[in-house]
Amino acid sequence: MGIKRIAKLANVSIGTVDRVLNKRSGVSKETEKKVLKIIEEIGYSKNTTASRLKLAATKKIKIAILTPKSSTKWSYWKLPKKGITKAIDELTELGVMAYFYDFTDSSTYKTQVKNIFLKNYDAIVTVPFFKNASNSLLNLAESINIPVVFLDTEIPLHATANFIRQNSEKAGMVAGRLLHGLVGNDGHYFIVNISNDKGIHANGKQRENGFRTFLKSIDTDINIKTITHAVDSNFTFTEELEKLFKNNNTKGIFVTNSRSHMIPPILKKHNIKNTFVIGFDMNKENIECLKNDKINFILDQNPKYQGYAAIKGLYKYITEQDASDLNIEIPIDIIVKENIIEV
Amino acid sequence: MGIKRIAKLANVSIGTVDRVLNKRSGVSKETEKKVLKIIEEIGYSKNTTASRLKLAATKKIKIAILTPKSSTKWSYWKLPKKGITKAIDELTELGVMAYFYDFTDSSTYKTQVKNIFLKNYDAIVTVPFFKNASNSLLNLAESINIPVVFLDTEIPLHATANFIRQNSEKAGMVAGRLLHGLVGNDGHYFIVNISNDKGIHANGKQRENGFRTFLKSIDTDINIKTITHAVDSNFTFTEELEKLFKNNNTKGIFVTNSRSHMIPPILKKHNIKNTFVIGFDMNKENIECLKNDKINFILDQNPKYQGYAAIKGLYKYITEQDASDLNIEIPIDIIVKENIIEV
DNA sequence: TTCAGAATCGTTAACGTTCACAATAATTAT
DNA sequence: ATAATTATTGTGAACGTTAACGATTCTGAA
Repeated sequence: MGIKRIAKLANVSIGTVDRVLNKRSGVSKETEKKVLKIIEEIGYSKNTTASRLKLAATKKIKIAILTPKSSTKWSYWKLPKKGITKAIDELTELGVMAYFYDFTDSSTYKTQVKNIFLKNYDAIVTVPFFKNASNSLLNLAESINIPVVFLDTEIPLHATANFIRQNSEKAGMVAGRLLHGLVGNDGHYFIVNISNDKGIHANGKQRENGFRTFLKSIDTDINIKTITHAVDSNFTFTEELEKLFKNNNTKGIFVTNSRSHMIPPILKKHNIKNTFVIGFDMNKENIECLKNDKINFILDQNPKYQGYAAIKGLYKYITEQDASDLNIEIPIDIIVKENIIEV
Repeated sequence: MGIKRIAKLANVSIGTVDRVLNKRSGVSKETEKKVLKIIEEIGYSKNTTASRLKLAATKKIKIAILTPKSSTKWSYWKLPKKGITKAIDELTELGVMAYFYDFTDSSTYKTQVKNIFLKNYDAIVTVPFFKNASNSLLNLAESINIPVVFLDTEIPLHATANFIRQNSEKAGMVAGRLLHGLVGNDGHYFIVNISNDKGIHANGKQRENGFRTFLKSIDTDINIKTITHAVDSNFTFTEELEKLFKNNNTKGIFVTNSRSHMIPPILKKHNIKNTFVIGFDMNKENIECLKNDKINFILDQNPKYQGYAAIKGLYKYITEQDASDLNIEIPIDIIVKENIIEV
């Protein structure tokens, strides 16, 4: 009996204890001290269940979600949303609600931020794609004291912020190790950045850095070439590439984003053998390639769980002032043909 | 307003609705039909929060945990317990409690089962190490209608049961793929079963099967030798092993349990080169070996999460009759030096 | 027909927290 | 000193579910 017990021991009513606990006004410094002393002595842990039961109807926890519009070309973003929806499903009876906002570019992002700050949300979940916009969102949120969680990518911002994301540099290193295990020191390595209209994502660069760092730590002479390619255009072999690919060397191809499934058809078309491929994210196409032995490894960043964890972490923070689950480094899942998780 | 709304629409009191919902006696068939019809029409989902708030003090959910006694030699079993404790911490305010029982062998297992069935638990979490004892536990539990969750290993039992475990055969196949990537077709493969006093664990055999299946699917002529070795005795090289190890071939060593860290010192002592090692479980020693590049891969089965999931799944089942989280296939986590998760 | 007992149903307090409101005490103004 | 404020504290209802208890209706035997 938390609040009741405290009240009895401090010789005050539960109303007073509640005022102290929730920092509501109308309690003398003297009695406040008295209550706080008792709490310090025997401790108090709020019964979140009872609290939310009482508040579920009147004080909803409203969370704004601002993520990229998931198109057929960007179906990836359905996954964090799925996780968010799952968490919300578990928490609706406790009065937690999510409101989804989409963006397609920096401009729509900014207008959506404005929309969000017009309503009064208790928390925001978003993605740090645009540095300036992210910074101003963070500032705004801090000024009215609401928590923000950034998903997917970590970028340096003006103030410390909460990120639920993978360590992309480490992920690149893992890719380096796995590919090197298959290709060895004498093969040729290709880093492929398949960029979409939004340019190369920060994750991609960090992954490339990690990849290079790892291979350099093995042997500084290892041959690595970076290829940047727009997602829409057809892949054309320059003379240089032709030369690099059309030989008997073992070749390792590291695709820094989720488009690794675009590689096998190109290799087949140009009759290139002796290749190993590693990429990111468990989309349908990549899973298919894994199953057909066209891709050797996929690294996954568990986007669904990222969304789920964001909501659960925010709930914990809002209801218990416990921020420990707002900053999470997502493990780097290594997927091969045999440990694909069927959903 | 769940129960209230149903009551109003059915023209009965909330007490009657509650009696119908909780299948308590004292309601005529007629009114029961009436209430059930309304529920079918507009649906009813119980507010678990309110329910548990009411019941937390009077109707505790008591879960018995029967797992191997974790010694220094078997520290592994601390991990599921940690997950269980974490889940219980999250659920204590809802009236969920765990009671831990240990066993060291088949005999103490059986006596503990008796102890457990003397008290009245609402659920049991255990490990299917002993087929007969597991079967009789399952029968007993079914006869008094309480759920059982088996952790860590799946074995065939008389009745269908709930397992939270990895697919060990698949795990062996993953090991095969990873090791083959480093060793190739021409090397020599060793499967090492380091058995403790309890004999070889069922997981080990399934892992070995998977490993062999995978390599056979690549090339039926691949050279594989199984070595079984007691954990306590010193490793002695037979003439045959000496011959197999002391050459320039590439060698791949697959340790089917958590003792893979015992291998590198042996290799060093006998000056054996050109080896790759893969094993199971993220214990201190294995982590150290990963960091020092003495072990190439570790497969992890997330024992902590297994314990956590068991409790959460049982809670969901007991409070909402939803058994969907009682049967879980744990993903096969592939760990290399760069994606070690620091706890 | 009457009435004990069973069958059926409604009422209400409780779980712990929150907060509007009422009640009291302390302070200032007249 | 008394009225009028203000400051401080206590009270009680509500969140939705549960279950003990009491009230009512029904059944069948005397």
